[in-house]
Amino acid sequence: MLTLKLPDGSVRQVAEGTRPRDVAAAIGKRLAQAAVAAKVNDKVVDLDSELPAGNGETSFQILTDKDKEALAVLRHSCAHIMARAVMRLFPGVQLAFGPALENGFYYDIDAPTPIREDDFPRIEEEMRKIVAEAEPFERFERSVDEARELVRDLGQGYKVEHIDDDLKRYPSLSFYRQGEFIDLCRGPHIPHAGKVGAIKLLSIAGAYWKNDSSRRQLQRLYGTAFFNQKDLDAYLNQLEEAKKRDHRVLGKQLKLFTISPDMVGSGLILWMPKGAIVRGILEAFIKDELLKRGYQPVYTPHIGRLTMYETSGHYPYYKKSQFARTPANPFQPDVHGHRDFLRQFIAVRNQLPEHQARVEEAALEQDQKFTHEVVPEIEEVDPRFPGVEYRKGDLQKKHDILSAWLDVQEPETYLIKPMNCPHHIQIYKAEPHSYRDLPVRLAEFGTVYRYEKTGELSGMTRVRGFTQDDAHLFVTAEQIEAEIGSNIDLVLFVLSSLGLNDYRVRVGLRDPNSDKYVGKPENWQKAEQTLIEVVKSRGMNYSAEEGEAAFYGPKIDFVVRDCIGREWQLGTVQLDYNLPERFNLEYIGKDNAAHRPVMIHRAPFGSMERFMGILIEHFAGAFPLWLAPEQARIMPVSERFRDYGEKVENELKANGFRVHGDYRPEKIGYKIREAQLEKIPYMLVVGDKEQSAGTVSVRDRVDGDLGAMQLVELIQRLGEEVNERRIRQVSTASAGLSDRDAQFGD
RNA sequence: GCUGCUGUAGCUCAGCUGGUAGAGCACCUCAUUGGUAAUGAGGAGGUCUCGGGUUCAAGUCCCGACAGCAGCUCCA
Repeated sequence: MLTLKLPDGSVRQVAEGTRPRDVAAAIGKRLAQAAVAAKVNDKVVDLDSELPAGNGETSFQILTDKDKEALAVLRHSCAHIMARAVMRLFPGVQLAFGPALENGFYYDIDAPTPIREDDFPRIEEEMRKIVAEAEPFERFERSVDEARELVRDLGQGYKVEHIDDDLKRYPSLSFYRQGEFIDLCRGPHIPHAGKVGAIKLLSIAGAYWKNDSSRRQLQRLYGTAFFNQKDLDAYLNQLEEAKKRDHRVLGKQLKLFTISPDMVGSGLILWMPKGAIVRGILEAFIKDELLKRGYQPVYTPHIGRLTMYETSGHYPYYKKSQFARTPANPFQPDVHGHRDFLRQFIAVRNQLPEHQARVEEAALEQDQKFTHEVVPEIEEVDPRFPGVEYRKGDLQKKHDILSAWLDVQEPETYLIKPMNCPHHIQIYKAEPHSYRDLPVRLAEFGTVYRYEKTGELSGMTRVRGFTQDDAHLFVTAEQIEAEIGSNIDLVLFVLSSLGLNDYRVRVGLRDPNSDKYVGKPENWQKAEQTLIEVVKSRGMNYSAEEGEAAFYGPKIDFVVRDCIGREWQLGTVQLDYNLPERFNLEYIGKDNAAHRPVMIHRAPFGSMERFMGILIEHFAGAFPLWLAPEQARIMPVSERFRDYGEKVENELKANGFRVHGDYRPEKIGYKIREAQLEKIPYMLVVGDKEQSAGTVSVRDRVDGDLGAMQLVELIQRLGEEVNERRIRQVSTASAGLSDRDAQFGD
């Protein structure tokens, strides 16, 4: 016998091997009808699964359409239904993965003729047919060998590969059959298709097989499903609402920023006057905090020598995503590509004699181009280049000549800076340091440029030029924990000052299988351990994720979601043992010997651009008073009160408020509507009554008409609201849509 | 970078199967001088993203580039 503990606390004895379906039926007919799946010991299972043998109490719950977990099961089943419909309509389709998501589901498929959005209606129609037939989902198991044979017979090559790559180790594999459709799948599923109330296909996109960009690209069909039409409509409506707070839409509407792809370039933000005010206030806000916390502001240039970035490791690790190098002499021919090739040539020739012939052939071909195109160019701009000798030399000699010349040229090449740290390191290095000086905290709003791929760009949240509220701390080993800790506090302070409470903390660790990181494994281990200890000791919720580290060290990131559910890293605190080593940083310790400091890289906002983008969405463009570009607008009821309006305007300006007067000959309703749409916190109406009483009528953006107020009273009210950085508009950071983490995998 | 979709006035969009561009808002002018989310009338504004091609004729069809959107990959 098995003892089940139900959600209401009651206990029920059943025989081993009983199915949740039977338990539901025993409890009540209506529950049995409503049942979608069951939760046994916190694991969601099919209604038809056999309850496991167990000693002691087994927690047991029937899931119905009221439960969130049931919705995930439903959606996973809908992925199957969609795949079945697609296979009926598009013969020869191969299936890959089809999991449920937080807000829907997808299935990756490989179709001989690509599926297009125009095909959605007929796929949906076919799906509805399947739903109407309400056939059951039937589970069965096979050994690995039998399973492989089965998927092969079904013509599902990706499934075969998946079994061979990842599933071989299991004793048996489960399948689900629904009518003619059989799919390798872990489950669980709804009892039959009739449970589906509403479905909609949403979009189609490319996705790589097993998330590997070197593998075949498949088509990913996104859809969503609900138990009823009403929920689907509500969800679609929610999507529409979320789009309205998109910072790209609001940024345009409220004239906060613009982008000029054709003239300035895509991914480069132009801050318009209103956006610039908000940014300026944010910068002043954080700068003030930094000074209180012992930071020293510095300024550094936008470019630096290539040599520096080679030392730091930024180049060549990330050269693909950097803006082009700039030769100090603009006429210098671009021979670096050839340099790389020749160096490679030498390296390969020394190591792999069997490749010699092929490599030499390629080098000779390259030589033709060099002799006839590049060399004349070089000669023209650089009389020091021994062109004659080059021409008559053999390949080895030519290479020597070119290398020697390149070595002279190289230091004259500059890079537009992708990071601020190497510059700050040079400031640290400009003077000797005693242990007494540490921590040295150098801060700068440093603008960096990174050539992100076109498909990555997005409004203000992913750009090619951005300003980090950056700082680098040079600390002793003993100071690490305290400094990391106080930086976490700073990030938390910044986020809470702005009411950004909907974030998660990610500890980014190195991926041990990747070679993109610099530095010794011991240092990495030490750094990773320290970070985890600090977040643990603060009792913070965090997730440690491999492969999320910076190339020089692990980091703690504060991640938020935008209005359509995408995650973005804002604040970050990074620990780095590597750059100090690469740049030979030192301080003199108590023992009068040189020691190596440790670096902390940190940015509470992350970047001004991304932070602003998220902030726009967070407030839906309605900034709190302390940040609002225009805090109040004076609107006379008619032109006759312009003089009084200007008096009010000047008085408020004299008190440091950002106000404007709307003196156009328009009706008051018109002016109010406009100000409301511009999300101006306060509207100050002045007319006959106000003029004679020396008051203003205050209309609040949130609460509406507040009635008349003495000017001094208003000034005090606004002053308090600004000083307390009060946030008076309830708003959630994001609608929390479309988390694309898989919950169930096939 | 990849897959799919899109690109018409400052903004949001219409323009059916090819026949020399249209609305609303914004803008400008005039009238109106008003009391808490749109006063009325008039005017100006477009090389239909760019470059090729098909055609008697291209905003419309085809090809390419660029850009935007969604997703994937990437993200120092």
